Amino acid sequence: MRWSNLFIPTLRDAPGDAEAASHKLLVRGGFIRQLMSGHYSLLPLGLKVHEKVADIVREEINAIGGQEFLLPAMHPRSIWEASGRWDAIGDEMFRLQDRKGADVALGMTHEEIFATVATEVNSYKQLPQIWYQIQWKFRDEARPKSGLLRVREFAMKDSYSFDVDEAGLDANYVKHHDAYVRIFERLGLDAVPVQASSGAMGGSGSSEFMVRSDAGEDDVAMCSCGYAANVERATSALPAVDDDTPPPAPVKFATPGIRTIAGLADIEGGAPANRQIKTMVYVVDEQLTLFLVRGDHQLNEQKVIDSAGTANLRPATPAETLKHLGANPGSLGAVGVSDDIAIYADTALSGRTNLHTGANEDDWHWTGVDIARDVNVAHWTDLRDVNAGEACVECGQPLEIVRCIEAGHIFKLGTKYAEALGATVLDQNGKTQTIVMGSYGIGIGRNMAAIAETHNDESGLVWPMSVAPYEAVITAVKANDEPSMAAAENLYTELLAAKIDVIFDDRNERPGVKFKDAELIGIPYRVTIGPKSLESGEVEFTTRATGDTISVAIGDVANQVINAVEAAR
RNA sequence: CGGGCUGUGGCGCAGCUUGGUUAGCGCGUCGGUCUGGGGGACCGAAGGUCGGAGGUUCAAAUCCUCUCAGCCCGACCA
Repeated sequence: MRWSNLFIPTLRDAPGDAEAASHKLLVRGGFIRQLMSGHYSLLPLGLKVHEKVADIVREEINAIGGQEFLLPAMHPRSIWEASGRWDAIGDEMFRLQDRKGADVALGMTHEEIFATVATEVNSYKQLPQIWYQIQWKFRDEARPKSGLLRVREFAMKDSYSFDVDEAGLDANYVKHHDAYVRIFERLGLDAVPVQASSGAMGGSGSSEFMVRSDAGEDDVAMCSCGYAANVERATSALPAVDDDTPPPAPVKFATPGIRTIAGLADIEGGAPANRQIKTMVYVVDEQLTLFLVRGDHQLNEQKVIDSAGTANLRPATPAETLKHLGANPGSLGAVGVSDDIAIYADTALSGRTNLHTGANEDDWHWTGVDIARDVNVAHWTDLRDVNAGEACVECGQPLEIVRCIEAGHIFKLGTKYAEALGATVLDQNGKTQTIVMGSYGIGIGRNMAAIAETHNDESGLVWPMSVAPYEAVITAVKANDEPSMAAAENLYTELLAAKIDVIFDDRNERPGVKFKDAELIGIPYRVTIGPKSLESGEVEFTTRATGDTISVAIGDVANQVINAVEAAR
C-alpha cells in the first residue's frame, strides 16, 4: 500500500488521560480510537494487527483439530437460566429486551451455547471434539482501563472441548496448553502458565498464561524453580513458630481498648502477631461464617470464595457480628462458638497452640488457645495471601510477586454445562454419559495490547514480525526526486511480488516526519531511498528493534528485505 | 460501588483564584513561497454553543446548583 492513500492518523502527543504505554502508543500510532469507556474503534492499522493475532490463534487451534464456528452474540434468557448463570452473574452481563419484552443477554462467554449445539452429539464415537470461534464478547466491566487491556466489548477466541470422560478432558486440556504455548511464542509474548483459581466458572482446574507487565492486573507468585501461581491460588512454606507449652485451658485476659492485632502484640501479656488468631466474619449464602488466619497474615478473598464454594458472600456488618458473636470487630474469636456457625481455618494455624484471640466480649481476649482443642474447625483450607520473600513450597527459594497481564486462561469445566443443557452421549456400553467439557480463552485485543506493552521504546512500538501492521516500509526521502522515486517504485513492485507486506511511504513529507512515523507505528524493517546514497547506487536498510542501519546496493536490497522478513516470520 | 482528578477547535494545553476587549498558545489541517537525510521556516486562512441544563449578575469559560462523560487508585472481574 502507498502511505499517501492510507488513513494512518498519527499523533505527536498521546491523549492526556492515557497512562499505559500500550494505550498511548496504540492511539498515537493511529491503531485505535476510543468511542466511550471500554469501547474502541479499530482503525485500519489496528485491525491489521488484530487480524494477524487472530490468524495465529486460529492456525494453532486448527492445528490441534479445532473446528471454527460463529455463534450469536445475543442470547435468550432461558439458556442462561438453564445453567443458573442468569442469576449468578449479576451486573457484568449486559441485558436488554426485544420489542416483545423478552429478556436477552449479550454473550460474555459461550459455554451454554456450545453445550446446546453439543446436544446433537449422541455417541461416544463422535468424541472428542474441539469447537471454537473468534467472536465478540460483551462484559459490563466495573472499570475498563488501560486502552485495550480491559474493555467491555472485545474479540475473544473461545474454544471448548467435549469428551466422554475425564481422561479425554485431560488430553484436550494438555493439547490446548501446548497450543497456547505455541501461540504466545509466535506472538512474541513471554507468557508463563500459572496455577489459577477457577472462580465462578466452576470446574476442577485452570491455568492462566501470564505476561509480566506493570500494566497488568494480576499478581503471580513465581519462583526460580518454575513454580508459578496466581496469588489467588499460591501457597508458600512458612518457618515453624515456637508456641511453648499451653495452659490446660484458655485463660481470659482483660484487654481494655485493644482492638487490633498490633495492639495486642504491644501490650504486657500480649503476643506477637504470628501467635494470634485473626478472626474474619463473612456472611456466606446468608449464613454467618468465620474464617481464621494467623494474626500476621492477610485473608485472600478469592480463596474464601473458592473454599466456600460460592461467590455469594460478603463481610459481616458490625451489627451482625455483635448479634451472633456478642462482640464488635477487634474482640472476635472462634473459641466456644456454636456448631451452627461454620469455621474455616487456614492451614498455617494447623497444630498451633498457646495462641491469643478475641473472646467475643469487648475488651477481653483469650490466651493459651490450642486450636485443635479449643476451636471447632469445620474446614482446614488455604486462606491466606502469599507474600514476597516467603519460601517456595517446591524448592524453598524465596518467592517473587510479579504483576502480570492475563493473556489466556484454560479451564477444566467438567460436566456442569453439559448437564445443565442436556448434552449426553451413549458410551460403548450403551450407557448415558454426560459430556465432559473444557473451556479455553484468549482475548485478541488484550494480546495485541500486551504485545504493545512489552514491545516498545522511546520512539514507539516495536512489533514482532508475526503481527506487525507492515513487515517493511520503503521510505522515499525526497518525493520530487525522480531517480529515488523510481528506485522506490521498483523495489515496491518487487517486494509485493515476493509477498512481502510492504508499505511505500510516498508522501510529500520531510524525511524526519516519515522516519518518526515509521518508528512510531513499529514496522520491523525500513529501506530508506534518497538522492544522496543513491548517487553511489546504495540505499539504507534499518532494523527497527536495534536501530542498526547498513548500506546495501540498490540491486541487492530486495533480497535483503525478503530474507530478513522471512527469517523473522 | 468507595476515594481522587479532569472536561476549553482533530491532539496537547493556558485562561478560572480576583466575572468585564474579538477566548489564547503549540502541534495538526488548507492555500502559497522557500526547502528537503530525523517531527523545517515564513506569509495567509479555516476551525471553538469553553461537556450539558438551570441559576446568580448589567455582564459567566470564570461564581453557585444539578447533571453527563472520561481518567487514575481501590472493590469487582466467567
